[in-house]
Amino acid sequence: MTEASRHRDQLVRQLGRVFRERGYEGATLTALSRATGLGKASLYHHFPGGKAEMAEVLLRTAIADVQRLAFARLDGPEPPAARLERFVAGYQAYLEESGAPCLLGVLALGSARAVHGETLAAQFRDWRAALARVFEEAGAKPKRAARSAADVLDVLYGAQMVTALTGEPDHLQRAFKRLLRRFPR
Amino acid sequence: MTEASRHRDQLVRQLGRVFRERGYEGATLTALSRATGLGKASLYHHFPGGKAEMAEVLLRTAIADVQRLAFARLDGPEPPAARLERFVAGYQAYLEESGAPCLLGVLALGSARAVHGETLAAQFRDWRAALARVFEEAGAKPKRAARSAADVLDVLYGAQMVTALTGEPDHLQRAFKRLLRRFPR
DNA sequence: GACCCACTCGAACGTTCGTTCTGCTACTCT
DNA sequence: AGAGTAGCAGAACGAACGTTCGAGTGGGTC
Repeated sequence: MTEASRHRDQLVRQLGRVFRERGYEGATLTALSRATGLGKASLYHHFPGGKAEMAEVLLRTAIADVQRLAFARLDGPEPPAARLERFVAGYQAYLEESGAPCLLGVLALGSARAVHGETLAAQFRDWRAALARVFEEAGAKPKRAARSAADVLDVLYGAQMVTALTGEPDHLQRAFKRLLRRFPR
Repeated sequence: MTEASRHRDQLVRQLGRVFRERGYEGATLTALSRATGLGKASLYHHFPGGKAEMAEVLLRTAIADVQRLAFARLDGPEPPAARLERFVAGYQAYLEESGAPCLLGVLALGSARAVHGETLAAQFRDWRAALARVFEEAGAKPKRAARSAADVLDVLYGAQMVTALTGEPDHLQRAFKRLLRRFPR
C-alpha cells in the first residue's frame, strides 16, 4: 500500500512537471510517456480517463497541496501577523516542492478552464475569504481586509507570471519578501 | 494602402483573440481559420511562416501596443505621480482594447518562450527600469524605487491571473484601483 | 502447479494537426 | 483586350495527436 502509493505520488509529480512546463494542450502523451518512463498504454492503465483524468487528478492534488502547505497555516493560536508570515513561507514551500509556476494557474488558462473553471473559482474565493478573515483579526476593517486579501493573491500569482516573463528565478523570492513588509507588524 | 492595412489590423486582432483564449498550442489552424473567416491556405498567404509567424507578429504587435498605450505615458513634463496614474489607465486601456489576458503573458507560458523568451525578458527588464526611474523622480531611493517597480508589474499581471482563476471580471479594475492607492501622492 | 491480477509494452487505430498543392476569382497595369 | 498578381478556398499531404488492442511479464493466492 505505502509502496504503491509512493509510486503513484512520484508518477503524479512527474506528470505535473510536464503540464506545468507545457500547459494542458502542450502536454502530449509522448512527452508524458517519456517523462514518466512508462508507455502510453501504461499511462492509460493508471488513468483510464486519459489526459483529462490526469489533469483532474493533478488539479485536485495541487489544490490539496496548496491548502495543506499554505492556507492551513492561516489558522492557529498565534497572532495574525505570525500566521500570515507562515502562510507566505508555506506557499513558497509549495512552489519549491512542486515547482513553479503553480499548476492551478497553468490549468486555469488552458482548455481545462472550461471543465474545472468553476471548481477553481470557488476554491479561490474561499481562500481569499480565509485571508481576509486573518486581516480582520489583525485589526483591519472588513473592506480593507478584503482588499488586502486580494492584494496578496495578486502578488502570489503575479510574481510567478513576472518570473516567467523576465526569466529571473529570484524574482519570486524578492516578491515574497516585499509582500511580507506590507503585512501588519 | 490604408484599406489593406486596416484589413490586416483586423486580421491580427482576430488571430490575437484566439491565441489569448487558447494559448499557443491550443490555437489550432482550424480555430484561427474559423475566427478570421479565411481558409487555412489563405492564412498562409498572409503569414507564409505559418503559426510561428502569426505568433511572432502578434508578439511584436502586443509589445508595441503596451509600449504605446502604457509605458510611453511614463514620460512627460507632468509630476511623477500623475504620470504613474496615466500609465495604469493606459495599461487598463490596452487590456480593454485588445482583450485580457495580456498576450505577452500567454505566449511566455507556452512553447513560444523557447523562441521569444529572451526578447520578452529584455523588454520587461526595460519596462521595469522605466518604472523605477519614475519612482526615483518621485523621491524614492534607488532600491526602494526598484522594489516599487517590481511590485507594479506583479500586480499588473497577477490581477489578470487572479481574474482568470476566480472568474470575476471586475477583479481587474479593483486591483488597479488598489494599485493607485499605493502610489506617492 | 494453476490461476489471477496488476502492470507493462509495441503496434496499430482513427482523428486532427500544420502545411502545401492546384486552381479559381477579381482587380491592376499597359 | 490581355497579362500579371493578390487574395482566397477545396482537397490533400505526411506527421503527430490521443486512444485502444493484444500479448506478454512477474509476483501473490489458492
